Amino acid sequence: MTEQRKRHPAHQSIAHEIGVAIATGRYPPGAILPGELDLAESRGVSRSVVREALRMLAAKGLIESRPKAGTRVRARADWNLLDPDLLAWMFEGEPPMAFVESLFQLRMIVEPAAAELAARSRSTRHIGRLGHAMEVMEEAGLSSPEGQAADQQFHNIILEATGNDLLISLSGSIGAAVRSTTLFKHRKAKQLRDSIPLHRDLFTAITEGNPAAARAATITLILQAQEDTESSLQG
Amino acid sequence: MTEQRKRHPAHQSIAHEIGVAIATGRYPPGAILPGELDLAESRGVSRSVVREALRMLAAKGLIESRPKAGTRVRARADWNLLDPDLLAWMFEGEPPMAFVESLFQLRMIVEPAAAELAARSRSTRHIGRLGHAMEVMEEAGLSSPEGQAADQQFHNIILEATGNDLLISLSGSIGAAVRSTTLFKHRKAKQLRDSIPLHRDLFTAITEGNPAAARAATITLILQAQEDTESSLQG
DNA sequence: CGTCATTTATAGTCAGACAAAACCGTAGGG
DNA sequence: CCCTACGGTTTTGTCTGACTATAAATGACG
Repeated sequence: MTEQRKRHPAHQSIAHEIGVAIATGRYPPGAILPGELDLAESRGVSRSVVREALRMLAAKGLIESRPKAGTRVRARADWNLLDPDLLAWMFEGEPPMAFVESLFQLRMIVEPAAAELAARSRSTRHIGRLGHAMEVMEEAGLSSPEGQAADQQFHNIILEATGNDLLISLSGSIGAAVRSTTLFKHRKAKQLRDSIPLHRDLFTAITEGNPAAARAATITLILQAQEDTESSLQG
Repeated sequence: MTEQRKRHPAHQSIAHEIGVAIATGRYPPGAILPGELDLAESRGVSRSVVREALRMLAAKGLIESRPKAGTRVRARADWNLLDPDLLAWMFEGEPPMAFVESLFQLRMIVEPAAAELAARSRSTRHIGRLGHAMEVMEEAGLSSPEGQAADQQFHNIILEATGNDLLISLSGSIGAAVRSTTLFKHRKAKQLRDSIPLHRDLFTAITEGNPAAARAATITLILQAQEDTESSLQG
């Protein structure tokens, strides 16, 4: 028994499969992918399932269908790169170095500002949850699954504390990507520097309501992650 | 002949219709929307079309379907708020004040940083295109459709000049929302202050490769837009 | 009163058919 | 010789109707 952790409906699996193929460049922009009937037959599902999967990809800006013309991969500029699913799909292959850099550049823009906001408008409830995540990280360590989950949550709570819905949504997207880069780092089996003290600095800054310190701590945190990731990519 | 601007397939129209209903709160998070058969019958289309529309909404994180349980609107935190379509849908009603504020807060975080980057890494090609957009704006004025299009393009080119794919994708999203807020401002028929001189300041800063000036000009620009929008919302 | 089997409503999947659109090669005219 | 107009043909778009799988709700039983 293979312990199928989650029973995805078929259209979801197909969307994932084709989505990864597009995101990793097997179907480059401009390419026309096989007809619906071919796709259905080759995956052993019905045409309806394939069509629903294609609609999902179209909703993310990946493809564009027209009668007789077929289904074409749209230009990368039209892709919804901030979509969490798409972001995850891109990391299923070896993501291009440039893309990883873009990601860190975005984090460097958004997260320090978010930390600043969070330090201003955090509630006691947020502080409590942050503290809890902090404890879990310190006890379980960042190499354990639960520690990593707490890490994710830690950053999500910060964005949540900003009270800005759009930033919260970004949280989901960036979180998906960070989770992927983390997997990536561990694939290459380097021992990483311990980022827990930096997390604690950030936690303290937010608790004390010190925006400048929160910004500084976040910048340090991201820089370290970036260095670790890039050294992994080269090794 | 009514010049039907674009012949949308049916599933797209249905997705738009249901999407707007959800985004504007007619189906609040947690609500269960009518069964697929009901939806199909009430809109006069087949169940396949409805299902494809629902898959599109699911791809944007709006809904979640399970057999017997029906299709439920997911929590707002799960929505893909940065999706350009969804963003546009939210502005089809009267967007909540808090949401407009979130949008400007995000712009205030992203766009100054982007302008800074653009001032560093712009190419002569970008400068040329920016200059062209600038001219169109100055000749046509910001109240004309072509002037507004040039305005959109102006900001898109800046983000493009950053060379960061994720920021470019954000450009599409923010652009969609800004276009909506612009419509919004004009609905309320106030005369807005002329932002063309500010645009020219920004253009000059980027052309000269002056990151600090580019950042400052962008901040001024956004602040003015925010004030105009908020005064419109109150009037 | 709680646990487990049964019922049953709903999404999920399938098959086959027809409609509509638009690309492409061809034929006709300038 | 080129350009235009026209069909034919391929592919997505839509419809229909049926069956399956799932899980919520219900009722029986300990």
